[in-house]
Amino acid sequence: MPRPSRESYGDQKPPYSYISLTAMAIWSSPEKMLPLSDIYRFITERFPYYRRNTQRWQNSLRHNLSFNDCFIKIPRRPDRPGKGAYWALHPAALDMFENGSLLRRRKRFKLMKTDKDRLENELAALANINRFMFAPPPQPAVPDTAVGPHLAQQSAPVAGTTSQVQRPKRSFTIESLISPDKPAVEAEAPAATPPVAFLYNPVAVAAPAPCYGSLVHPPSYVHPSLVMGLVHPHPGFYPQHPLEHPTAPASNVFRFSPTLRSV
DNA sequence: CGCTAAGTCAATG
DNA sequence: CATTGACTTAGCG
Repeated sequence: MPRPSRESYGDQKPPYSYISLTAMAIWSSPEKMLPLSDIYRFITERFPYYRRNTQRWQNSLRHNLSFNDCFIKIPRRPDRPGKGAYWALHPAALDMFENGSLLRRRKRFKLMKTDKDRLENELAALANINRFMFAPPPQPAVPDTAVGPHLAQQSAPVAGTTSQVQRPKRSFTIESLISPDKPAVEAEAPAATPPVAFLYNPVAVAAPAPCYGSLVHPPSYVHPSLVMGLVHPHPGFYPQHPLEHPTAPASNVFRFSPTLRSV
């Protein structure tokens, strides 16, 4: 028999749009981002209705991911091999259900072209940064056992940690990061310490100005968009489920960085 | 009822 | 898996 306290609509279609279902899945995850397969799993596990006609609704779901600006595609880190990319919620879209309906929003969430372009650039840069940080070490002279993407480990998020990473020989400028396919001038400026080296390092990411308010405790979790410098967390508020608190004003959750216009 | 968000089908990369 | 378009369906004010 169906469990009472669980979200169960039996074989009936749940009163949620694909967008809200997807948002739930993404938001329920610890990292606030999921690969497509996990989104599928989330939905099929709790809503038996979606255990059938999978071809149909999964196609529609994919259409939604691509079509709606509220979903952003985060490039998969090389040290996390797997199928597709990760999908996350655009931080400015967390209040998109403010009308209370999970069936139909009042307005579509659409980014202005200028914002879309910037996002595109940041994601491209992220992809390059990933390549940079998790690139295979250049032929270690000593057979070291512990060489590799140990950065990925969540332990010891200390800024100094990143200095141990072995960098491939290439210049490291913002320019080269933004342009994915530019073959990087070799043997150039002595590779300035890249601030981006702190990516995925919660403490380091949280620290740089401008942070709004005072960050007493560094957040234990950093959203991928945060990592891209799009937003800064408001201490104490970040992990909240927007779908469980549809009426909660989004302003309590985020402050936006100057580079991201609130839409 | 009208507007437009959401869902479907499907070609294409 | 991801993107896109053309078209239908249906929620909400």
